[in-house]
Amino acid sequence: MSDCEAPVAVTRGRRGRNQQLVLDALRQTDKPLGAYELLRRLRGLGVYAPLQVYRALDRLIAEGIVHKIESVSAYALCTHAGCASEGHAVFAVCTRCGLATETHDASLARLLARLARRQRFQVQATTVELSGVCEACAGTTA
Amino acid sequence: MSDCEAPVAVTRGRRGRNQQLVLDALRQTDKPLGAYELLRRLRGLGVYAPLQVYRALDRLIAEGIVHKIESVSAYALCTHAGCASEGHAVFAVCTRCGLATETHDASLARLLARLARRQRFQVQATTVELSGVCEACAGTTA
DNA sequence: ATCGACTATGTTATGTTATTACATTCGTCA
DNA sequence: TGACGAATGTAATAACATAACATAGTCGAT
Repeated sequence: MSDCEAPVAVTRGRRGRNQQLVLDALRQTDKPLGAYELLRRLRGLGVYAPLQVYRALDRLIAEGIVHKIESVSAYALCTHAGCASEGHAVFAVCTRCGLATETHDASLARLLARLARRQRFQVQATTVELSGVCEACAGTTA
Repeated sequence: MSDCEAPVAVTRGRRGRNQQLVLDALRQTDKPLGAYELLRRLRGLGVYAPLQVYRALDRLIAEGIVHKIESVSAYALCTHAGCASEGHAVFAVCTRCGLATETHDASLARLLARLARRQRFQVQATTVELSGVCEACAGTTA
């Protein structure tokens, strides 16, 4: 990944300003953030309306750089290089601390593909999420 | 509550009235319904507020009778008997017609369990959804 | 340089989904 | 009957997402 430490990095490459801001905000945390949480964090940097965030997210998701985690309506950076092409991320989302861990598994991808083929369903996107308690949280007050 | 001449009884067993109404509404369709769509369909039957629907859904989901389909924020009857105990339903959701087909697969369940164990994640619920085009819709205007 | 096309943005308003908080009613059983 | 817990009613609001329309930057071809 490139550095981009400039606070605001104006329209760099093919990436818009808001897109870069949202990306930077997501880089600064290890938890998925909701669109309005992103909005709060970017106030004062020229981002004032939900649409600015949603548009940026749409593009980042289309690029495969960001995933939406449906079960919590939040957005996380993709921690896997070629996700755009391969898809099939699995998220383990902790209900206590909010951490979402992304993993990938080729046999899962095959299995889902087989299930879809069996019913002649043309898959465009897959959502696989596990909700539960992560190892760290299981230790505390378990 | 005056009449309720509806086919199904008032507060039957341990099931509340609203719960039964929501269940009946879901039975009358093959597509997942949003909470507010359910609300619209139940107006005039004594259901006027979102909370009435959400509470009913919460309980039905807890019973394993209804699933929430996260990727479309809608609710569908479980078409699989012992879902409450086994979990691991897979939904194929058609983006054209809205139909959601539920399937189950033991090896998928094992695979997800293995993935979770690998990172010592205690799974409470799983969400597996395929978004795409169903066989019927692929035929039309394909 | 400037025109045009395209992409990104800004702004306002609104639609959709879900929850909080608190009061009331119902069912059961000692 | 009265107490208790479960279910319900009601109002308000929070959280998530998009529609519609106007404006401004980017870039290539003339």
